[in-house]
Amino acid sequence: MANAINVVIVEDVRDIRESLLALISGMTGYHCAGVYATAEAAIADMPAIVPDVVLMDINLPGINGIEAVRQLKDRFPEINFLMCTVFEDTDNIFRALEAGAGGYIVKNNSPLKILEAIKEVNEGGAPMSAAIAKKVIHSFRKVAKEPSSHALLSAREMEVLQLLSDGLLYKEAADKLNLSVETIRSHCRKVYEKLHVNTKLEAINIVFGKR
Amino acid sequence: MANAINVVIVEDVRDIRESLLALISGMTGYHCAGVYATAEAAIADMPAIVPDVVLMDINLPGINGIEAVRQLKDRFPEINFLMCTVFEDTDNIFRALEAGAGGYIVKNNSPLKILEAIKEVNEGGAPMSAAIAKKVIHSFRKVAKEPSSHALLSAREMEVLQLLSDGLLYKEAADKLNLSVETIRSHCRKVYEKLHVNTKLEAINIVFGKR
DNA sequence: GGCACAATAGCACTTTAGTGTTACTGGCTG
DNA sequence: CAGCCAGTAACACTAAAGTGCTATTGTGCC
Repeated sequence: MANAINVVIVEDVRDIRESLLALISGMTGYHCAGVYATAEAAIADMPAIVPDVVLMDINLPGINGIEAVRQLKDRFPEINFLMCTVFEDTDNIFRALEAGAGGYIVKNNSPLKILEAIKEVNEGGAPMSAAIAKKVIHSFRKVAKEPSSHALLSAREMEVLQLLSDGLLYKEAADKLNLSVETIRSHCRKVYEKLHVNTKLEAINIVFGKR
Repeated sequence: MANAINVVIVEDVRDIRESLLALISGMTGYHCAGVYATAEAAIADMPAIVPDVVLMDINLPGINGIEAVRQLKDRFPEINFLMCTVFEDTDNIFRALEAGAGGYIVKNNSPLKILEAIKEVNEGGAPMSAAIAKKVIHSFRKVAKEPSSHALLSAREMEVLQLLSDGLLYKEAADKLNLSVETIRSHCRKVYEKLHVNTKLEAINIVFGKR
């Protein structure tokens, strides 16, 4: 089977692991290149295998699936990772995507769906169950929140805040804008009043967004 | 047809508009509640219709589809918008999602796919064509920053810095971690030494990256 | 067992940031 | 034209952040 998709399975629960193995190795066009119960074992073997796709559980003992993807994606950017989990909690989804997972599916999907997802992620696609796609899409909405904060501040106030957010002191910002330190204070004061905060960092987090 | 999905079409190209209309009104379970060639006309009529789903073209004369969604989603949050376009350019995708679009499909999808997408977005899902899902997922991939700053700091130091970057005062961070304010000071001192800086903001910009 | 180091904590002191209040100027607008 | 507002600036004061120095505890390593 020369151009079958080489798949590695990382899953700690024995039953699930074995049924995934059976599913993949029993199917034409798919080949199981390795099966591991822990991230550590999979990471150790990865350089010798370099599969096309890794089916990665999130909840693993020791190094969890997300951390494993983070490490492996750095070293093997050409491998596509498909997260496979029972949880649909938002934090995990985004952490997995940040770490470099290409797709995110829920375990109780039908075998056919899982095979399709493997194929899709192998082709550089991004398989997601509908519920997860919804959360991902939704996350873009909240980013565009608070249209007011920008509009509230004047151009000069934004300029001052930008300099301070770069880490400049009042004194340094004043020098850069050829203003007195007192003027920087004044601007800050007004910004704080408008945004209902009382430190630089709070204002910066609101206006420029948190990391 | 009491519980058919009420769909509004906004599309400037006559041929596409009419074939979409034919597709939707000819299908059981779907009802076309309005057809418009411009965003302005659709916006004007929207309060009288309030459909379930709006099929919105992006390239429209005058107000474009993204701007239309932005305006309408604010006023009618319960309407689900499905962007329908020939372009897959990344900027447009993200702008549309930020504006509040629930799904994003490519026009040359099969009629069946389009109907499915309408149904999915109506149920709060997030239909995306594979190519678009891929771009969305990839946008989450963070560039691995040089581990220098990351590795330099201990887990505890990172934890403290994270809290301070959220805008907490030393006092508040101390309370949250059940530490003394002096300990927070100590941690900061060490962080500053390691990173060769002398304010919170500089450290935060180095460790978490600038906006 | 000795050593290095992270985490904790205290005290005294300086520097920066933030608050309350006031004041002058120049544009824009009803 | 009178009034509002943004931008500028000052002074006095309080609060918070940052610096220097020291000390105790626990963990891991040679």
